[in-house]
Amino acid sequence: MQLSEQENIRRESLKKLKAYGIEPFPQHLYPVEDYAKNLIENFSEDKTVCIAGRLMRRKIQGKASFGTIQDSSGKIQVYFNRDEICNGEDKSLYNDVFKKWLDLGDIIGIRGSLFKTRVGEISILVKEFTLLSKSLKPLPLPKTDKEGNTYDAFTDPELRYRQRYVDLIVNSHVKETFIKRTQIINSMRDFFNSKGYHEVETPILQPIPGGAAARPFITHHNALDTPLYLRIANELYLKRLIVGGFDGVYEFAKDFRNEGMDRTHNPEFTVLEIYVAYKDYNWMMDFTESMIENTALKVFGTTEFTVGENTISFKTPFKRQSMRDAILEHTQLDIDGKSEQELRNWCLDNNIEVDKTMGKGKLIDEIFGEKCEGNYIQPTFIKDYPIEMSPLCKKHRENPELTERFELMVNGKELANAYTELNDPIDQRERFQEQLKLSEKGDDEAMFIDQDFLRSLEYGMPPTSGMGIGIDRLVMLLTNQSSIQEVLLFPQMKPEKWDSGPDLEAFKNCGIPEEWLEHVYNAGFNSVEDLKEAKKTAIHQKLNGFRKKNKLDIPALQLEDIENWSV
RNA sequence: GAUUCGUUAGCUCAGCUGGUAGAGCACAUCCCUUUUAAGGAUGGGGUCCUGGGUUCGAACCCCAGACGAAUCACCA
Repeated sequence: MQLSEQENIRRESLKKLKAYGIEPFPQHLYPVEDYAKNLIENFSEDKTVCIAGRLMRRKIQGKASFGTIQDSSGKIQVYFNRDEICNGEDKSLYNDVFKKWLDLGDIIGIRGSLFKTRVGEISILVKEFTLLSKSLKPLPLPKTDKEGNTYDAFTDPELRYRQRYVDLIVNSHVKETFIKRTQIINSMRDFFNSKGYHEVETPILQPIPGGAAARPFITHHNALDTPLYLRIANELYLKRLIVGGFDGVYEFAKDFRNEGMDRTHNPEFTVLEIYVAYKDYNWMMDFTESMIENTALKVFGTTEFTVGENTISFKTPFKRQSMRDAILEHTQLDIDGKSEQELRNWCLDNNIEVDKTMGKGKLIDEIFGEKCEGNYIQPTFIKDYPIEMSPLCKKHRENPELTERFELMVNGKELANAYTELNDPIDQRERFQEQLKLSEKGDDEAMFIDQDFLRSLEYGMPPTSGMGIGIDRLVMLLTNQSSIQEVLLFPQMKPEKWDSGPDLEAFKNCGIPEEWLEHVYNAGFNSVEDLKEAKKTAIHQKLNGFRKKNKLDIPALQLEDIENWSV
């Protein structure tokens, strides 16, 4: 790996610091007492402070310098004065250590006192500074002017996601989003706990990937010599716990689905699922809307959110509409009593793609997805889904073709999904068998039969309502982010390709002299194969050209030298 | 998977009709004792994504590929 000029300069500074007697990566703790944000908010003249953070700006003006220290709470200006730092005749601590060998990005500790500059900016007069960690790579440092315009912003999404640590250092709003994310989850957790519901952990490695229709990741357990799947949902485990006697259980779960990736899909994502005994889906609608409203108010102090071009209100109550009415409203089609063939014909007439594997439920789902879903900007519960597409949901109390299921639509997308849970084990077994038929018909999302889950239902599960909500998408809505990658600290990316560096040993084995090994690589020959492919004369010219350009203090190569190499 | 766009200095980006690779910041050296996006001066820094082709000459045109982004498709 070739270092840039700036990286070399920093490595030189590192050597000089060591030679001077300063350990650039010391072991000792640093007794931090203060934080930038707090010092600025509670300014008190001449207060003695001790702070640590990253040096983000440095402006040297002779015997005085200004800088900015960024810690976990924010930024504060620091003022270095030569004679404050160096009491005696020896001014090297300022002239050399601070001015020459410290770099932007270094982590330092500072003791000093608070004051305001002539311009009125709260600053720390540095009395003593300690290098706590040297930074060997230059940071991309954006600048912001008085009007708030940012220059040289570090915006390339690929670099930002791959090097989130850099993104977090230089783009303060990014950190803000992730702080909000944690607060949202905490507030939901508090809400559930205040109702007495129990947070649990269920298996991520599952022998049967159940509870949803999705393509799973598959792995293998060596000792058991059996396949295991990364969970696509935790529903069936949580319901087993309701059978076991918990009244309310919930889990913030990472689920994994082996499907496409785009700005709303990441292979692993976070879902909250909650199951409450003795409740139904009507109760769950009340519960869900009040949970969301509560989170909005606790974390953001408002129920009104700007999402892209829309303003969305999470003020309760949310609108409720049946699937039949939704489709009727947006297409004038009444799905009630229609046969599979009638629905399929309607789809064909209305440019909705269908195929043979689609049953009645799937067709209705397609119609809703194509013609209705996008219209629901304000939070709306769409309820009473066709039975075929809800194999874990109890039949509707008034219409056996439907189930007691709702989805919460916000900003034209599904946010949450909930049922009055199916607890009749005989019905459940039949529904699984229906799924099996669908799967034989070619639906690769149809579910497996989980025998143990059926056994648990046979012992009796109280009437229960369950709800799942996509945490990543909820955070996107509440923080006005348009891609899931912006709310995941480390979104999945294609593996990065790394230059493994020169195989100098291989060069050496070809008879290339010691003093040339590194230069052969730096001149552009990455491997012995490269040398073999090139003409001897070309190698000769290229290497001597490299020698001349870099003013290398080694003898020029003769063509015979290269002919003697075994390349 | 399809389409479109992109890849030039550490960062953000210019680069005309094909004719000597540029700017700002960052970096280095020097000057400056309270600055405010960058005080002043000077300087170093490039595999123009890769490989072919066209051409007297390619960052630029053509072909192939790599990587990325956006849109679409897929996606309970």
